[in-house]
Amino acid sequence: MNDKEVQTASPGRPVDVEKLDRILDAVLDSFAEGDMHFTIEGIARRAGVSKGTIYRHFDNAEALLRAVLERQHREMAGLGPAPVNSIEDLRDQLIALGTQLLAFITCEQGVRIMRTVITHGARHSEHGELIYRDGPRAFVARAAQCLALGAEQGQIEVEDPMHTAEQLCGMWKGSLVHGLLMNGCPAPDPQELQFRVESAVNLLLKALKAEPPR
Amino acid sequence: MNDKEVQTASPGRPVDVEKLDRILDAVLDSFAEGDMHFTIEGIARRAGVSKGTIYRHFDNAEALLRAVLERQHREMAGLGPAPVNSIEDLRDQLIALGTQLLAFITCEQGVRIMRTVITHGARHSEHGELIYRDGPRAFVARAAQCLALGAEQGQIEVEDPMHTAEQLCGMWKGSLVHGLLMNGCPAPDPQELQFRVESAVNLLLKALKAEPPR
DNA sequence: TAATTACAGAACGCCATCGTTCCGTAAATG
DNA sequence: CATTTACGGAACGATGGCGTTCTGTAATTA
Repeated sequence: MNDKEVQTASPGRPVDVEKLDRILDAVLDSFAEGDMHFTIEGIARRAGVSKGTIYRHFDNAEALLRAVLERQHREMAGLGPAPVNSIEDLRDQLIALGTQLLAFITCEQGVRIMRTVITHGARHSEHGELIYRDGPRAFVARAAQCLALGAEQGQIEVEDPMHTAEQLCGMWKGSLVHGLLMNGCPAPDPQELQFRVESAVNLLLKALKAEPPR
Repeated sequence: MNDKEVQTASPGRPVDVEKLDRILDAVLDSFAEGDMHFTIEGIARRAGVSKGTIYRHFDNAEALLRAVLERQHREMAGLGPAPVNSIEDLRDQLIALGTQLLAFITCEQGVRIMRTVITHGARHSEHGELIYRDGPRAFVARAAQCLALGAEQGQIEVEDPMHTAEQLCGMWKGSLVHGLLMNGCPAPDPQELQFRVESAVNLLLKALKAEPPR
């Protein structure tokens, strides 16, 4: 819509969008760091913003949190779909997908978001559903699309693409997500990520390869 | 050690262990429900216990939280190992393992614990590491043990048991953990769980079956 | 320029929780 | 019984967030 400077020409001083972003980031950080006390004042301090500024944009802490998740939801939904309509090479396609998934999951921001949703989603299931559907679920759906196409072309045998795709995504993730969320394991290096992605794809394709006429 | 009534014969009124448990449970519940404000008084109310009772046992909120995680750690570590030294049937063994894993993950208490660790582990990585190691990690290790035994007996071909075991556990879990933690999907019924477990084992064994001499 | 809007910063009363301390009672020991 | 310890409940002052309001200043438009 509006990109920073370009407002719809209202008379007064324009809203500092960067400040708004800083506020939402501060909320995200607060949750990601396991701050047990989520307060407006704390967010204001963290964001380097006046408390009044927050209250001018958000009615209360609840609304603020909602805004955070909605922004994040928009961003995630943005990079989510990318529909797959043709397959050059099934293996490459899946590997690309898995790489994208792990990149998101293991990046600093991804971990922060997940922590926030998990911590907050406990109380407000609407947001949990929303983000779960457009996050993890969307990736599974895309993988399923790939698998279904591959099955159509006779490259593999798949009964339930969604279910198989979930297994694939599960293999990709392994215990990594838990480890990162719990702060129990260090972030893996790109090399390990690549190995994770490829070995899972290989394993799956080996298991699903069209039955030889024994 | 001591089981309720059986104290080491100290003069005064004995500590009500059940109360202590209620306190720790209250902390767990508080986190599981996404309570952003973790306070001693709130815990006292929730547990139906005097505030002074909490302070008599725990120096501060920090120590209380530590006690919660340590108790949980003991419980989990207790049911964790169950070493596998012989294999009757690899498939059955794995299915039993997966069933146990999903039972824990999908049960009410399991979700509560994970949420607590994730929320809290952000700040205090020592606990995150501890629980991650004896939780998810321990299960992977057990599965790896199974796979390694199966490989020794020539039932399957496994290069890296730990890695393969992690893939298996990943398939078992799929997106379920995320869905439950985020409150994004309902708890699955036992039938679906069983299907999850078995289909993943089947897929893995199919991919790992000893290479036919083509 | 004047008008308009956003922001920082300070202040306000209100209220919840903090950590602590008291006392009276309950429950165990000898 | 007396002694000892655990517990509940009430109170304390202190702290700090809450939601709101005010003033002064900065930034933009007409």
